[in-house]
Amino acid sequence: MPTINDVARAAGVSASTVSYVLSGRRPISAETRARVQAAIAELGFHPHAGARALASSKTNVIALVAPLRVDVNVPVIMQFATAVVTAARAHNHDVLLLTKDEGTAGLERVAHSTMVDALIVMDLERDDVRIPALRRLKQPSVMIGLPADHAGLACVDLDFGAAAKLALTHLAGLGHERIGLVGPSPAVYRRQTTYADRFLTGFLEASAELNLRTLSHPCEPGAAGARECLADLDTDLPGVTALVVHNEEALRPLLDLLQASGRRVPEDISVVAVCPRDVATAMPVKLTSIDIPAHDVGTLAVETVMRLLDGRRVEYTRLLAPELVERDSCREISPTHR
Amino acid sequence: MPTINDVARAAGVSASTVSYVLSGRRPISAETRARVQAAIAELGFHPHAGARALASSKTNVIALVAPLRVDVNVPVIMQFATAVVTAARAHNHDVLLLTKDEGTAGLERVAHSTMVDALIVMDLERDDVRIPALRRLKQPSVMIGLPADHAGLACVDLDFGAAAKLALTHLAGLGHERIGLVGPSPAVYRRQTTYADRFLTGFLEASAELNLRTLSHPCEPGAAGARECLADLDTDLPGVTALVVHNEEALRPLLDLLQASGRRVPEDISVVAVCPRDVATAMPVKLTSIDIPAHDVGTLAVETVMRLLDGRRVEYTRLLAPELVERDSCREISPTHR
DNA sequence: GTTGACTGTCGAAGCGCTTCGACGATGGAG
DNA sequence: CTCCATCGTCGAAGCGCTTCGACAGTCAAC
Repeated sequence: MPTINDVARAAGVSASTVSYVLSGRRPISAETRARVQAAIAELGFHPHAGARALASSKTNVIALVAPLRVDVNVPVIMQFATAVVTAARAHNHDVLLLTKDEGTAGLERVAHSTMVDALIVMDLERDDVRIPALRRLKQPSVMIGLPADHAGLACVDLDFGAAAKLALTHLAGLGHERIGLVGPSPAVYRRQTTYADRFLTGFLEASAELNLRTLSHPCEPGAAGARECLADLDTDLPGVTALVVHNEEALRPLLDLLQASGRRVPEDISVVAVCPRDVATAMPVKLTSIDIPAHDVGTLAVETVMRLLDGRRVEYTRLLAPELVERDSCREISPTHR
Repeated sequence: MPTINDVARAAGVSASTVSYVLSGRRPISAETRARVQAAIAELGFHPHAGARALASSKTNVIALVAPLRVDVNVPVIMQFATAVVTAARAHNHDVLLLTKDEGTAGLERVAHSTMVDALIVMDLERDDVRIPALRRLKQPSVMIGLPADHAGLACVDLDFGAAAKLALTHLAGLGHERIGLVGPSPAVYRRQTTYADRFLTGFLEASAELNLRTLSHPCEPGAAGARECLADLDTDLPGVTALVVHNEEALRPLLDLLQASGRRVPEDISVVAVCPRDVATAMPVKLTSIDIPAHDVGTLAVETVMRLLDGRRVEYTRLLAPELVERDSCREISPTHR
């Protein structure tokens, strides 16, 4: 591996000149620059990342702390990860992948040993143990999610509260008054994952504002969970005419159950899903849905990191406005149901 | 951030002694070691990764080159990634996540700039452009997949050829003679992704050996693709009594179509799936399946990397034996069908 | 008693880069 | 013509760690 000194020798300049050609931090004559660049190309020189990190205190690596469990929402996690990696590369940064399982120790390890310049943290709980740890780090961090105590920490996410309101407003506009929420699994609520809480809160608020009869119910994974959830909703909210489904995994079994019991979507029951676009369109009935804009959120998280690293100002809380796309799963309620 | 010199001063020893306590490369008296460790703990010292990499030419980071497209097989990719990250951490290594899109340039960037000690490469095509690049690197690499020219490169994967044979042998043992293969999407074949080729080859070989009437057909994504695939199979292989499905995404629509057309699984048609265990058991009929052991493969890939880094011998090609688990989707063919 | 082999520790060199201060050369302002 | 600012380049220091060689001390073997 050639070093900067090899390049300097080949170009007939000093090592510092090569460094300045690379960084552009000092003016270099066009001629010298060309000679240096030729030498770099010819020797196939790549600066040693460790040496660079040591001398400049910059690694050009950001950590992505993601829950790598293989259960719900895998495609969504993947969309976030993809967006983060792509955006990071666009800023000449690489991504170190950490699991959530390592908890606080993982963050501290990579931060204290100066492996990364910044961190992006996913899957936050309301009172996440990682938050105090993040505050202590010298590296900036951006969270995807909105935990309770986020003062001074940058947060980026879909505005799930607004999403819930949007869903209910849409359904109310079509005349629905009895609306059930099929929520994430109880495990998600138990962990107080922030998006679940925020969605539920928005749902309840909008329900009151719009004067609706609503009921929310978590939904265990699998067909059995969907069956139980639907049965409970039917019992406790008889005559329910619309469902808001904030549970990607339950979507398919739910539709199957409705069909099996002879309830047509949207003729007999309307459905609004909160899920990635492609999931909504892959269903037998194309679902009216509110997209989870993983790509936008991931990209925004990286942009925020870069601003932080550059010392520019950032908005500490950025909640993206939800968008509802109408497809084939909602219908104005027929007079007979009123 | 405290440095090794701060620790040395606090413990009343030299920096090199601290280093030897950390690495264990030279004997240190128990007493000194205790003093040093106390100082490390007290100061919260973490060695600077860049400095360490510079001095030792080791980064304790491995690159994972994965296709981060959000299409087929996301959960499987995720399972690989999870296994790799977990296994790497168990060996005190971290994982840098690269996308396949960066192609050869990405590999060279991280390798030449000494960001990683080794690479794990996924989603290989038969004549993958990245292979010559990998050969040129000074870092060792392990491939998940089995490209055409893999001499001297470590490969790890499920033995898809054997998997196809296993599926056919199982079905033949139940008396099936007309068997269709629902393959991956044409795009996967077009890219000559190695698992698809190997499965198909094994399928054709076993088909000849067992004297079966078989037909293979790629399957476009979505319900429409499944419909077309099934229709073609029915036309070109009339009286087909069993399906081997090597396409996770097609599984569900396929079962729906069979049900819709009144063909019961397994009474009228048997199905063997090649997919992760949880996908097979999540179907309405629990599917007899051959598992894709992503966890084992990912772990083995990391183990192989570690052996390579230690200069130990490795088997350059490790194909894991497939295992077929019988569930509820296969049945001995009834005499009327013969 | 020597000798030799360890044991335990230290000092210094060096890994490859960035960055600061210095300095000759150039050129416009006065 | 001077003077000063700017341009373009260089040399040296230093980032924090590992590792090699050296060396004092200990102990068993002869």
